[in-house]
This record gives sequence, C-alpha cells and structure tokens, in this order.
Amino acid sequence: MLQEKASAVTDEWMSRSRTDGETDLLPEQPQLSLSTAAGVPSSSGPDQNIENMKVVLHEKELWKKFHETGTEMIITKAGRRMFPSFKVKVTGMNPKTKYILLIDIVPADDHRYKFCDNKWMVAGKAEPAMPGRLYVHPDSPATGAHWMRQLVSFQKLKLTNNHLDPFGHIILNSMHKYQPRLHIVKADENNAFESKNTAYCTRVFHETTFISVTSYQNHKITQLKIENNPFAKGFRGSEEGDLRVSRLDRKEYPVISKNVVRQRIFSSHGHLAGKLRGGVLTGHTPVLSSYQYETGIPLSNSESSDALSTPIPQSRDPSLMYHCFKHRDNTRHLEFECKRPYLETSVVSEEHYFRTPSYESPLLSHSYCSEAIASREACMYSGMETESGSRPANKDDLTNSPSLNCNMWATVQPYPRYSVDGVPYQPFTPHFPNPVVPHPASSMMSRPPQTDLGVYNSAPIQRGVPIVSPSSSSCSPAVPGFRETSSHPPLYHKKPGSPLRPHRDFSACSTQTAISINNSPYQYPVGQSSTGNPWPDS
DNA sequence: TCTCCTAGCACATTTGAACCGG
DNA sequence: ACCGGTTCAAATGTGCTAGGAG
Repeated sequence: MLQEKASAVTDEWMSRSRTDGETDLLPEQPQLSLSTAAGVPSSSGPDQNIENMKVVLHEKELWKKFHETGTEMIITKAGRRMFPSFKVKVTGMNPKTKYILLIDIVPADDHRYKFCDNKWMVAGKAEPAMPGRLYVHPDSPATGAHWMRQLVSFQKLKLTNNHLDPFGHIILNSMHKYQPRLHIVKADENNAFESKNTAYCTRVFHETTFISVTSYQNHKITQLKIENNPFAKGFRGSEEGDLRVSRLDRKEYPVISKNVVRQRIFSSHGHLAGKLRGGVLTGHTPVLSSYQYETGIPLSNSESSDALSTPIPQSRDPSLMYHCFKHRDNTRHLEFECKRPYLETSVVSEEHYFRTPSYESPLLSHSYCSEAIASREACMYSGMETESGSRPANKDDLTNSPSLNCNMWATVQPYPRYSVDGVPYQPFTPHFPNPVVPHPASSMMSRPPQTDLGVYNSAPIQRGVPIVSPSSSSCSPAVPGFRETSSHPPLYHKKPGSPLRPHRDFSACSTQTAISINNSPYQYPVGQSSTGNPWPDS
C-alpha cells in the first residue's frame, strides 16, 4: 500500500518534472504554504517560494565537454574529489528563509560497464549499490540570501569505493554509472528538515552523469582533467612548450605532453590500432537504449549515442593517431581547448555528509565522523548495510513503526524507469550481511532509530526525491519523509572488519553535525529515491 | 592473459600560521 | 593592541605507474 502511495508520489513528481532543466525548479503545490508549513518566517517582500527558484549549473560548458566525452570520476579508498566540481547558482529563494542544500549520487542504471575498444560498454549487471550517503553543503542551513549571494560549491565532496569508508565520503561502485542530484530543502524552525511539510526541490543535471573508475579509461577524459584541473597542472606540457604549440595549431599538430612522451617510451604502439578501431565512445548499450526508448526519454549517453558515438571518432580526429593511446597502453593525447583552470573559490568551508540508505538494500544507519569533521570538515551520517533479505516486506509496517519516527530523507530507487516499464527493479543483494551491533555514535548524534535502512527505502519519502527527468527538477511542498526526530534508541549495525576509528570519530561528528546543521537533535537519515529518469538526456 | 585495483610517487595548488610594518 | 599584507612550509589534490589480486 505504501508502495503504491510512493509510486503515486513519484508519478506525480514525474508528471510535474521539467526537462528544460537548467533553470527552474518545479513549483511546489500552490495550495500549500511552505513557509508557514515549515514554520519559516516569510519574507517581507514577495513570497519567494521554491517554485520561484532557479538553479543553474556552473561551468555547464565544461560539464558538457566532459559529458560529451563520457565523464569519468576517479574513486579511491581515501576519497577523491569530483572534477568538474558540482557548483550551482541559485536564485529565486526567499532571502530570509533558511534552506538546506545537499547532494546525493544515485545509480543511473543497473549496469556495470567496461571500457572496451575506446568506448563504454555494458559489462553486466550492476553490483549491489553502496550505502547511500548525502553530502550536505557545509553552510546549511543558511538563508536564501546567503545561497544566492554567490556560487554554491560542492567541490569538497569526495567519492570513494571503500565500502567501509569512515569519512563520510559518498560510496560508489567502480565502473558504474551515476547521477548526482541536488536537493534544496527548506529548513524548519529547528534549522532542519524534519517537518512533514518541509518543502524541497530536486534538481538533476544530466551533464553531471559520470562513470566511476579507479583509473581513467578514456584518455580524452584524462586530458580534459589535466587541462582544466589546476591540481593536475603538473601533468600539462610546459607553457613554452606543449601548450604554446597547441595554441598555435590545435588541429593539425596534436600536442604531446612530456608525460605522453615519457609514456611512449614504454608504450607499445601495437595496441593503438586496435584501440582506435572503435574510435568512438558509446555510452549505452542496446539494453539501455531500448530502455530509454521505452520510457520515451533518451538516455544521456544516448545522447551519448550521438555524443559518444561522435565525440572522438577516429576518422574525425586523425591526430589521435599521433597521440591517442589507450590509457592502459600508456597512451595520452592532449586537448587543445581551454587551458583555464575551472576551479573557483566558493562558499564552501566545510562539508556535511549524510548517509543514505542503500538503494536496494536495507541499511542500518549509524554515524561516522572523520578527523576532517572534527576540524570543521566533512560531516556525515552513515550506516551499515544489512542483508537485503532483512528488507522489510511491508513498507507500511515499517513506515508506521515507531522506529521510523525520525527525520527521513528519501531513499533512493536507482532505476525508476523499471517501475515505469512495469518491471520492478530487483534490489541488489546486500554487501554486508551482518548482524546489528549497537553503535554509540548514533545515539550521540541524536539520530533517529534506524532499524533498517530498508525502512527508508520503503518510506514514501523515498520516492520524494526522484530524478524526475533528464536535466529536470522536482519540487514538493511537503516532504513526507522528513519527520520529527525520534527519541527511540537507535539500532546499530556493524560491518565485519569495520575500522575502529570511525567509531571514535562518530562522536565528534555527531556533535559537529548537530551544531552545524541542525543546532538540534534532528537527524538526517537518508534514503533517497530516484524515481525519475536518472540518466537524463539533453 | 586480462581486467581492475592499490599504493607510492612527483608535481601543483591550497591553506594557515608566522612575521612584519603601519 | 589591532589590522592588513607578505612569506613560507605543511597539507591537500592531481594523474602516473608499477605491481598485485582475481
């Protein structure tokens, strides 16, 4: 029943979604007054509610450039920042109303990919989703005036492939496709978003879709990163040398950086022909394509089909013959476009990570906190995964359970289109089929009891933050999943082999989080749902 | 043999404390 | 004592690459 309800919510959102994504957020339902509902004082001026908000992706062109090539994001055990970083310009907020901005990253589909013949291909079914986590902007909650004053940057957000990550970084699976989502939530009187009527908006920029990797597969992406990321400057050609030459003649004479030269010394050119034969980046397989067509929404990478099939066709770029080599084959080549660093200063001063339940598997949440958190760095809530088998069968029951009496963020349903197609998505099997173990951190964080993250997944709110459509956004006047914090003692899960440090850090984190985010005992458990199209198209 | 992942490396940027002068 | 500017070392963020695991 709840499921149906959730579906209904999702459908509603999807129906209200837009595809012209770059600008407006979906208006909330007019009949509801968010300001009053959320207990937020209304501004003296015109009531600027969420329906008036506009969110523009910063460095959209750069994102597009990456997207057209097939964006890859490195994930490491220690955590790696995203580049380009996720930055947005928000307008239309009520200057006096407090908002919470956060990001989550949901699977774009249920496939695992491999880079073969210079293109991405489906390599099988996706692995079990990592425990979902939210990254709350460190300034949250802040007034609309604050958010609108300057760019809102999430550049300190880090991605990791460490399932046991204690630092609150967003956990992803390598060789999987993901879609970042921005959520704007009106903070309630407690500077949290627990209120049932809390309004929120979700914004998806299809350009930000990426495939997570442990090492770059596409040399073009490598070069784009090197050329645009200041931190990678050391891998660029010298100013007097490579770059200057590249500016003089970009097309005819590809620039080869010193690194390329160094690599060539050791590389075997024998691989080149084979690698270039593909010559094209194709982001999607027939499976995805068919899926996309079924929903009537082209997948981003299907634009990939255009983009990815056209971006680096060998025939179109003969220069590749000179400098293009598959990464593994010690090959490199340089892009000749903008050398300007894209990193910019931003309002970011610290971050907050919140855990979101695994998309498919129930998770038990507890909090982690890193040393960074202690130093006003990233804070997050995280949880442990449990067996998918522990996933509640009856969502209504779970929802009604006292244990759920807490703030909830929507749980993620990674592959919404499956439901659209009438083919329910099959949850992944849990990664950490382990028993529950009490964790002090959770209680310290005043975290609501989370018996099982599956609860969040099944909660209505889980559909509350869907990817409604490509480059689209959705808004809701009320977030059913955001509930008052419960005083119920939390349940804890422990993964086998979980590092001890996280536990130590948790306490610090909890404190930090409570202060910086809520100034209240509220929690931000997180589940999210991506009921919309996670792989939007332009 | 291949794919994927990890750790250490060199290089560059960022950060913040220390210092100085007005 | 305070403020603003400069300097510098440590911290941090990059991609590269050899080697290991499966």
